[in-house]
Amino acid sequence: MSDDAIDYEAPLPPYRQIADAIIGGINRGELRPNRPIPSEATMIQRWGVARDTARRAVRYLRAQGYTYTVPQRGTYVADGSDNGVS
Amino acid sequence: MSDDAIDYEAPLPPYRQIADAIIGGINRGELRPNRPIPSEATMIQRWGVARDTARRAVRYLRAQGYTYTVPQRGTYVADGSDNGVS
DNA sequence: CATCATTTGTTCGTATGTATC
DNA sequence: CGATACATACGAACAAATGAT
Repeated sequence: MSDDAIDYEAPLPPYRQIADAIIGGINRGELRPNRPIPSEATMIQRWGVARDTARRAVRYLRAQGYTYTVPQRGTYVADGSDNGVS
Repeated sequence: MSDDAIDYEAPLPPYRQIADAIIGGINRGELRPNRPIPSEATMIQRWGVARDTARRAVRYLRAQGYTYTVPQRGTYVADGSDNGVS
């Protein structure tokens, strides 16, 4: 997560900028498989965005297969195969 | 009970990690039918968790059919072949 | 008999996460 | 952004029953 600033003038919407920052962290190995990504509250504070925006970023990451969410627990970096969490 | 370390950032909540450790002990025969599993106080010491977490683990084991609890006495490994695993 | 240690039962409060509206 | 709900975890305190001394 190299940058902490959101560019509201950029073509890429804020939630995608955050998602890309997370993806960058995953690709650099800073965020490892089955480890939690920053919580919604952390994203809200770190990037100064609304909860909706943080949630959009999480939903996007999940839709792209980068992460998986465990209800009442957190969102974690996917490890390629299907997680076996019950 | 091979492992006595709790991973608080794991997708599986602490009480489930403890429960799984107990189940492992049962399946390996270290904890035998009608013999007591570790007391709440022991779990607290061994895994360094709060009593609430230890109790959740016990409640889970009981709900899954692995153990039965005798009030003011302890929790014991259930006999019979039913593991409660569906 | 009384005392003590052990163990589970119960209830209060605080905190962090996600889920939903 | 707010408010609410739910699951989880930690901490503390007290109650009640059991078993050993």
